[in-house]
Amino acid sequence: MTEKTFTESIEMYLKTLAEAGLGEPIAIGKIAEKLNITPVSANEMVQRLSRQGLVRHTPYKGVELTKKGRGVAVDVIRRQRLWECFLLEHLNLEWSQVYDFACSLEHATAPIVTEALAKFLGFPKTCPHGNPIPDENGNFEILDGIPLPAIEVGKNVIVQSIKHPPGDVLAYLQERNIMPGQQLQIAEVAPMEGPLTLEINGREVALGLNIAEFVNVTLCEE
Amino acid sequence: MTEKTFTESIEMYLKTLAEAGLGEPIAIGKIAEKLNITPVSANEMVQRLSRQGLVRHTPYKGVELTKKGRGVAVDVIRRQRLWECFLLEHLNLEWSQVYDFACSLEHATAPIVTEALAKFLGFPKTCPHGNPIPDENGNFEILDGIPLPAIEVGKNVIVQSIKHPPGDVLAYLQERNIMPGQQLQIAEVAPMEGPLTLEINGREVALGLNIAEFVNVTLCEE
DNA sequence: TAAAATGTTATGGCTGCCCTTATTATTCCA
DNA sequence: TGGAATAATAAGGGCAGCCATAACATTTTA
Ligand SMILES: [Mn+2]
Ligand SMILES: [Mn+2]
Ligand SMILES: [Mn+2]
Ligand SMILES: [Mn+2]
Repeated sequence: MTEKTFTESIEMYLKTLAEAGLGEPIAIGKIAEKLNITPVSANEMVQRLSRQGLVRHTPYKGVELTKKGRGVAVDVIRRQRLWECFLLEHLNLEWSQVYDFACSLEHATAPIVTEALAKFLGFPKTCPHGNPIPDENGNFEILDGIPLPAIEVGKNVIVQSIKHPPGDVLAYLQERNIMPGQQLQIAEVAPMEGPLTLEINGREVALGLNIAEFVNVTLCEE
Repeated sequence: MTEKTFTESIEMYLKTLAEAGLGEPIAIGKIAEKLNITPVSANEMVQRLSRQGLVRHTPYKGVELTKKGRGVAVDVIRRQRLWECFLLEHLNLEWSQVYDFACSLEHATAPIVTEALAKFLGFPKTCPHGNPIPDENGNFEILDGIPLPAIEVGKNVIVQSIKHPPGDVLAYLQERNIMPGQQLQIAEVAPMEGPLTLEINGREVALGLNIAEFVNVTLCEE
């Protein structure tokens, strides 16, 4: 139980893989894009990770986490989501900003600190974006939410979670109140992969399909 | 106001200089020792810092922070000491451990987070070891405590602060209750640079001179 | 099935930050 | 004042993690 520790770069690769892929292998190009590096560099790094037994790489097919790699990734995710809770609930920082701030802190947090933080927060089950927080053993429940574009027009739904989107999308969603717990209705779906029109608190809000993909919802009862 | 950001290594060099020297230049060897690197490497790095205008290096004399370098150092110290408060008071971690944990977090903390943390903590004036926390503008009061070895036998004193010592010294002091606020008396001073014998809560405690140098105290009234 | 897209490998380069060994310069102290 | 201690410089190296460019392999797609 030496509790080996990994570099920030390695942790980010593993977290990125875990966030992106729930089973199926991830293409090198996708990884490069998400981490904002060149595909050649991503390829190099994946080889290093492979040598360390953290990922499995099938050339031309993609990259998958090994059990060991997933363990590290889940641990990083736990740290990040706990910090997100702290930053939002106790430091009152912006919902749209806590992901990025926590993404720095996650690499500077020892196990003892992580567990003390979890206790302080009361062992929260989800982060402010509705994503599950793994427990100390790496276990977490998989959400039953459905991507917003899969919902029929007219249905009432409640936002369950927001997958981590690139760039300024979180700020965009926050401005429009598209956050976990928010109830809304799909008013209209434009043809030809067009935007959704939502009704939120009596206001109409247009949302592009690409962004809507990041929003998971559950159908309202009744 | 681009708020340039520095590497962890640079921040540690600057913080080390600020913690060690209150005016007089610091020898390269001292820096190397504190950062656990070779003097040759320290020399190299000091040259890089010099080129960046963060320190002034007079060959064979020593290294001093520039105004710019001191600004960065004070900012790092602020972040660290705020985190120390949080870790001790809210996460209930060990007094002897919070310095090291905070030393990781300090490099991963954006200005917005720092200020929100300061507010959350109620703008504490000192860290758990009694050292002052600079304010947002980098200002702080210099303590009036005296190193323990400078006190006469028989005097009652109160521990004001503990300078950051190397290695396991903090744990050693915690076990013996030598922490800020603790009242104690110098019972005896052994000759030949020998240890001090202290009376703490009715118990006698021996403390080596080297360690006692890290303990700053104030004389008791009355 | 051929062209386009994507992935892989090779080569060479870069920065940051650390190392060792050896030589030379300066300062301190007895 | 001369030797010991400390500091500086030079030369060569290593590792992590990125970059670009070019050649080649595979897969996708139209
Ligand atoms: Mn991160
Ligand atoms: Mn989140
Ligand atoms: Mn540090
Ligand atoms: Mn402290």
